[in-house]
Amino acid sequence: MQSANDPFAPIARQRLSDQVYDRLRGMIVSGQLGPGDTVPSERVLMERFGVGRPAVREAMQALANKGLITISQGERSRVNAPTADIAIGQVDEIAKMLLSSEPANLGHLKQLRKILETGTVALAARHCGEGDAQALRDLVEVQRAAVGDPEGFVAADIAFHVAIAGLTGNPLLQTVTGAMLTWLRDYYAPLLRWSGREATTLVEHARLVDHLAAGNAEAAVAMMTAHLDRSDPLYTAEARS
Amino acid sequence: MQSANDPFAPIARQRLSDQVYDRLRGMIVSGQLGPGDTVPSERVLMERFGVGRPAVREAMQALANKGLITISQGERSRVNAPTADIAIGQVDEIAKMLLSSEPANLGHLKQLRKILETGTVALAARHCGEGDAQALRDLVEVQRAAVGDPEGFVAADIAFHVAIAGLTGNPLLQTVTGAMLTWLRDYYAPLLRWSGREATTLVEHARLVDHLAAGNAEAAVAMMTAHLDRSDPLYTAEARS
DNA sequence: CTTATCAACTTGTCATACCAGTTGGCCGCG
DNA sequence: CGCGGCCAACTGGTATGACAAGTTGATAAG
Repeated sequence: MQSANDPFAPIARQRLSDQVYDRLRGMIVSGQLGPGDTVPSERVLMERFGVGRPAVREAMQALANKGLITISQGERSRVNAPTADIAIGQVDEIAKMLLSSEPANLGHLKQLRKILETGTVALAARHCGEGDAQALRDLVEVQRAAVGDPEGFVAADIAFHVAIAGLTGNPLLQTVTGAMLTWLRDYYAPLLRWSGREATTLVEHARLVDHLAAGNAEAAVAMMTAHLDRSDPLYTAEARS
Repeated sequence: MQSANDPFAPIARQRLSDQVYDRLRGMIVSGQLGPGDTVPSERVLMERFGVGRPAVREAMQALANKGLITISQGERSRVNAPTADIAIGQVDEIAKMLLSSEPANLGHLKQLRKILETGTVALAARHCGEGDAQALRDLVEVQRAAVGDPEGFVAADIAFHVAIAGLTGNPLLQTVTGAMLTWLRDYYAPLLRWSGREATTLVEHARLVDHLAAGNAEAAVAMMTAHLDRSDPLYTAEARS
């Protein structure tokens, strides 16, 4: 940003397409263009902003890349309802690159995951109703049925952890939990070779549900901590091929 | 993704620019194009991939939007070193939109913040050296000096919390903490009207440093919890104008 | 009433042209 | 010999016109 104090600061030119992008994003943020609304066509925007078609197209594509609109050939583009899923989706690719580019990043993400899930489970324990506990037990059974199917087993594991986050009533916790576990999935060694520890996972999950059902936050946190500490070494860079 | 099981599933056409994007991203992910390397020019990529210039430009801009490369007029584009800052930067705009579009999202983010910072401070307590504690005390003094300057005060507050995350040795915790506090900054009511509670903040920060210096994780967590609970109502949608 | 066709809208892709920024090499001058 | 200016060749930025391809709504025919 150009400094208001320094009249000799270098002039920062802004590309035409960036200016169009700012205008359109402003219309979305202000509510002038709301979720589900169609965006004016390329030709209309060319006239409205007095620029060529490349500038409009590049701005529209930038909005689509940010998840703000959806472009479909032959139809007018539409404004998306912003969600945490869309927000986190922006990070998917580079998060995966970070994990594969430097082994230390895997440790960092595992640490963040542990902080998030132990904090989440404490909150979930205070919100867990009878129906919630039953739903979690059902998910444990789904995971038990997936023994022998490594990918199914891991998918059920993720669903279980995301469901715990769902007990908090905070969709952001759900979204972030799911995203992190999805990123970590590629580093889960037992996807390549069965570890034999699946039974332990199921026992720990069942115990965790018992603590949640009892509303025992302290025990739930201790169980989740032990669970994550035990499975931590199973997430390893060597699992990536 | 097209289902391998259903031969009658609709055919998902992919845009040329998306295919170019996939190719280039593959070269970056594989290391064939590493951080600092120049990307072949638009004209070379047109020939290499046998497509028109718009397809190449759109792919390059998508890469730049993801933070993977930097484009500069008159020079060849360069591959960026992927960092957590770049990753989190992808989310800035839509995170702010989410906060302004629905009041409940503010509560969700505050809750996520509390989980993250209480977990982080427990970890930081186990890593806090004498020099670390002194650096934190210095930051408290910087914040004390900013009393009367609301924006400087909040900036110092963020620096303090980010520094605590820094004690963990996990840059991801630092990056995420800083990003969340930056998003929340717009909702901090005392930026508009001085709350009179700044002295309380400084006392709590000083106490927190004492606990960190003593390596007392339990007391640090309790202090951070109390600190965040007390300041929670200060982050309100009404602060946004 | 249903189906098929067509026109008018939309976005996707391309080629060509020119503008504007950067860099390196070369030449002239002191 | 060193320095400064100029120019060419590279780079990306922007525009226009053309045509391809997808969608939708209206109309006509059976």
